[in-house]
Amino acid sequence: MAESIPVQLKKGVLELCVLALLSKGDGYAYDIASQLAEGIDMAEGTIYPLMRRLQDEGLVATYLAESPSGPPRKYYRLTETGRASLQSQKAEWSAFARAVNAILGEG
Amino acid sequence: MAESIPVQLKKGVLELCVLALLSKGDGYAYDIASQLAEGIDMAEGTIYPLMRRLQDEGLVATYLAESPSGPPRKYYRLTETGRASLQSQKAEWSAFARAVNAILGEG
DNA sequence: AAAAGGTATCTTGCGCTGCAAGGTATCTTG
DNA sequence: CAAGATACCTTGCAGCGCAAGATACCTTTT
Repeated sequence: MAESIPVQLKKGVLELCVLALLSKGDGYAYDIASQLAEGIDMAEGTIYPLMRRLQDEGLVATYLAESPSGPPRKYYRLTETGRASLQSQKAEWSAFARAVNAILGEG
Repeated sequence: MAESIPVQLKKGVLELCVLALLSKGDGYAYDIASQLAEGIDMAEGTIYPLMRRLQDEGLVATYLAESPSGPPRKYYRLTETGRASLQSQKAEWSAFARAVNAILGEG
């Protein structure tokens, strides 16, 4: 039982958010980190290992592009796999949030 | 910026749920773990260090009581500090969930 | 032209915590 | 008495977010 909500959920929230942002358009790590730092508390140092992981898992692909001001940026683009993963992780998040709210609500 | 949502949030979901359950009445570890295993995916081995931590932080107090069937149980009761912490953690959870949903929703 | 500061990448070492697995003890049931 | 549920706890491992720092590019200030 349980089983429906995988352990990865807790560690997967950031991953989910990154995928969600990328679904709106390609982006580079520094910018993604900045956006997430506003809503959620995220340090910059966290993003690079994360993006590496996403790439290793085949959820994103990368390409380089020049920056109007600063060093070249490494852009990330969602792959088909990434898009699918986003959908399922979204569902997992909803289920998790519902479960937590249920526990809190019964109080 | 950010700052409102502490890092502890991610690790604090389980803690929050435990506190919420205890706010409904005293409980013992094994039972709490069972309840949480249903809604959230939680292993039994996780609960004991967690309860120890809560106790060290002064959020819960303990007392022993016999069981109608089985070994004696160590019951946990919310302290005043624990109740206060529950409230603030609840608020943090709400803010966090809202932030995540905002990111997902914009997609 | 040198210094300063923002942009952008990445690495290293650390600490926390959830997990799997196993261990012990109690009590009930067959 | 053996089997199994209940209930406690410990140990070792692995993942991941974080702080801090290194590197490098480019613009702006002095």
